[in-house]
Amino acid sequence: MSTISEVARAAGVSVATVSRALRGVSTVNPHTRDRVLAAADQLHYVASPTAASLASGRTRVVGIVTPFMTRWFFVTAMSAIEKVLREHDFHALLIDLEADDMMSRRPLTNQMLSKRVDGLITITVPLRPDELALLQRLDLPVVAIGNPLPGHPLVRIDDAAAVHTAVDHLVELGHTRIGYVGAVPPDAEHRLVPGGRLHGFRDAMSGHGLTVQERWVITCDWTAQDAARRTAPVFDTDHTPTAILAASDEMAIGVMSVAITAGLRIPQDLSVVGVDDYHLSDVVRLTTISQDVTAQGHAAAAILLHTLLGDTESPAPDLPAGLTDEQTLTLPTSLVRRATTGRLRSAAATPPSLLGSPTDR
Amino acid sequence: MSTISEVARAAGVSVATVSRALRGVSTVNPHTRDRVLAAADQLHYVASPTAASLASGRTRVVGIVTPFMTRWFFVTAMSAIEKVLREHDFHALLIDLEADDMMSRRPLTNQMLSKRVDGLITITVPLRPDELALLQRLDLPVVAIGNPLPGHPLVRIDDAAAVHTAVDHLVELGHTRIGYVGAVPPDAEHRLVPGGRLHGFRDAMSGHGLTVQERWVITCDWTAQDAARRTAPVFDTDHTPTAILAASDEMAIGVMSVAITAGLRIPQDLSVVGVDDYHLSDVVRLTTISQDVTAQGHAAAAILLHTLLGDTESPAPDLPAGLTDEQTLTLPTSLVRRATTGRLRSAAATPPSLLGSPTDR
DNA sequence: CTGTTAGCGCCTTCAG
DNA sequence: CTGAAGGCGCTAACAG
Repeated sequence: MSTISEVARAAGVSVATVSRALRGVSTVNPHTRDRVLAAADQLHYVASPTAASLASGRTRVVGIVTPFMTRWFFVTAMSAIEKVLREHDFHALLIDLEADDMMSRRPLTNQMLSKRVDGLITITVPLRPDELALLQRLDLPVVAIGNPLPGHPLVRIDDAAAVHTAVDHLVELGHTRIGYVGAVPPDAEHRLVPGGRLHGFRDAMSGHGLTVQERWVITCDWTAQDAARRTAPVFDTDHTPTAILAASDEMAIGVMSVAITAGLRIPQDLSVVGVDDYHLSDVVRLTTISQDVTAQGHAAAAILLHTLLGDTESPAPDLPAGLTDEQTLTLPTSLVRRATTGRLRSAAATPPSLLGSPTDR
Repeated sequence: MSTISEVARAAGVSVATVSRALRGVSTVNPHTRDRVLAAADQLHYVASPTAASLASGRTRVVGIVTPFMTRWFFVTAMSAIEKVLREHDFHALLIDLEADDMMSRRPLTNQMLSKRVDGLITITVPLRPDELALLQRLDLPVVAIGNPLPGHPLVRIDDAAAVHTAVDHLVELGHTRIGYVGAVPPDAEHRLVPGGRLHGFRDAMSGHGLTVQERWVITCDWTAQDAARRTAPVFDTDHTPTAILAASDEMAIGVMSVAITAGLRIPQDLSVVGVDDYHLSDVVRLTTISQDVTAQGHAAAAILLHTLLGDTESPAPDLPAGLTDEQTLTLPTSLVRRATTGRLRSAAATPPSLLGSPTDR
């Protein structure tokens, strides 16, 4: 690989001019600039990012911190972030905190961050005080998605409002016996979407004058499998809910599965609502509260780049509109009505869901 | 952040000794080593990766190249790769080639790679000759997953064998009218799992003396939605298949969806098999040919690290067993029989699938 | 607008 | 086993 001085020699200018011309900073005579560009091109020259970082103190790398990356929300957000970063010549470094055991996660360390990234985006990962202190010590700009981090901008949806919308929808259909799937054990809460949705559920229920049956509030690890397994006992008794709200679509699919297995028809015997608008929800015709995860990723990246590029001459992306007090951006959610919710005891009014019996039609 | 010379001063040794002690290379007197470690620890010292890279010529970063990352296969492999990398103090840089339009992808460029990564793992992305030449020029070690790259090690499953197993299973159940979902348009083939599975299907069919109905060979973009949409017309005619093999589980779920909508019962009227053992396949009780994507990611990372660390004193991971002629590692697949396949015209023999009617039981 | 000159912080010979 | 010293390739003042 050629170096900057070879390009300088080939173009008949100094290395400083090459550096300036290639980065498009300062004012370089158009003529000489073209000459530099031509020389660089011909020599396949690309500035060494590591040398540039060492000299400038900036890496043009952003770390994406996740508690685990294989779930829909996380990878969708990651992908969206990467798209924005690369448009500004930034790169994405994976910082996956997943540990072997599901109840814990690895800590964020000096080693992972120091001189390695210019900034961080956390995807739904609450940080401990010592980790926050580390970020402060490193003077790293951080933008959080989903989970607030004290002192840093946050991009999120209104979880309580989303769940309220779902409950309103069910109540409007005549349901009063409503279950909830997606509570989390206290000791695992640090790695799951916060209890905001559950609190919203309780709040919405009492707002409608309804009581929450605690044995219809199901705790699980937020996978479809576990949701199915833990929800099964609910249908083994006489007194069963007529509707279930799942805190994610994947869990909702698990609920649908176990309900069908228990001999229930959806939505005639049981209505199911999820949250997310997961990529398979359309196919299984699941009623859900949709959120735009890609938009959340875009927004978080734009906010971070704005501060990262703010004081340079690089064009920083505009701050997304709606950034409350420049700290919190709340993106909207909306009800997507499909086939898994129906009026209580009047099934004929709604078409059968995918998971319902085709012969019912 | 402190520098190496501050640590050296604190420990009363030279910077060279600090460097050696911290990296555990060469032989350093245990006493002085401990002193260095203590000093470094106390100063929160972490060697600047960029300075280290500039001086050593190595980055300890591996690029993960994907055509898009949000699909199950890709993110599962990525996650597995990252786990192995971090155990050896390597980091993962995302190189996502996804373009705006679904029919093309971005090229792999000098800019993305030069001096930025020590090696590359490609996840099911065929490279063009000019891209391969670039890798050669950069002298970058590469390991491919899924799609072969001439001259580089490959980790894969035997797609033809997987599909053969599926066809054998269906034939054994008495099916002869078998459809296939998951062909790809020729102009998009460069970004999708290769036609190996389709070829395997045709081969298996003729091996059983069966003819392939071309109008039952469905082309789609490998999403559940598109599979559902494109497969729908198949059920609008009189002559329909009694079984469908989908080249992925997500597509299989799309097929199940549209079949139910068309009034078919699974498996009584239609058997469905997928390939992957996707994380939701268990929940929807889909019969499938399973593959271990995590194992593929682990193996690819181990092979790459072996060459990256081979000539240093760092302990390189052992090469996975089964690496044929040190170039190709083929991981096994196996039939997972669940509820979506049944004997032709004798539905009572099998329990209904999740998507079948519960009242049929 | 362009050239000169110091470093950026570390690794790596080479001596000792 | 340890120290000294020269880069690695680039950026960022500072002059001109």
